[in-house]
Amino acid sequence: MKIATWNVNSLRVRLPQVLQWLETAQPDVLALQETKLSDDKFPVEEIAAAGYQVAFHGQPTYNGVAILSRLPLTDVRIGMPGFDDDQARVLAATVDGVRVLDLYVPNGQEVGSEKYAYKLRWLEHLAGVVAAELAQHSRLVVLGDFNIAPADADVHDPEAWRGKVLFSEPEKVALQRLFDLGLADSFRLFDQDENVFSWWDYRAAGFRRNIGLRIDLVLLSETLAANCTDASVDRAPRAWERPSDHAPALASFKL
DNA sequence: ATGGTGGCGCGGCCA
Repeated sequence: MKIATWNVNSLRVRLPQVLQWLETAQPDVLALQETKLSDDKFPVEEIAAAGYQVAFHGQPTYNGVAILSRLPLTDVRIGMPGFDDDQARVLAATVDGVRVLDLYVPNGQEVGSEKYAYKLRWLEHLAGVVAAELAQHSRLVVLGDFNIAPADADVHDPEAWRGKVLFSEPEKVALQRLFDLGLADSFRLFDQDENVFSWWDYRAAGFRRNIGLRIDLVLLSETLAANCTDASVDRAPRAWERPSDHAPALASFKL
């Protein structure tokens, strides 16, 4: 199974790029974040024409997640059980015996802000949700825009970012809890080039200067990590005209 | 440079 995640920053704007990328990359499953679409406006037919079924959970203007799959999506679940969230950030589904959990983790805005506190509360609840999923599914993928860079190697200038939102210690501790539950960062299962990122700020020509962070992750349960054959970030769509500020991250594994 | 760009939607918020 080849599975990918991509924060598209408006599916209305980026649908042609998503369709183009599906055609070239040929993933079996693609998890999207920041669709920014209410469910009645979701482009189901265009995606079906590309050969993908889709589950989605959106709202107007902000947030929104979706899972595209060539094979049927079952046991679709919206949101995190036990966490009353008015923001559409979580979608789960099962594909070919693999449980898929698509996340758009809150950005957090700034350390110490209300949004940062919400991010940490959200991540604390997520750990319980992931633990419950792992207890039920040995084959689990947790992927999406985590809005956290795991380590120094995932940040263009770690010293400048240390303690800042997306790279603060409490955020990294929250991410480490997921690793401690038995999830592996698929990207780090392989030798990788240095300075591989998945997000570059639109401002200050971040992409041109490769000033970015790797915050889009594909985490795998132990069973899937043991069978993982490849993991990467595809920078190409970030160089397209009118791009998302994120690039797709991918992992492949044998079932 | 406490800036910068982009999306939504038409003022200001969010990232």
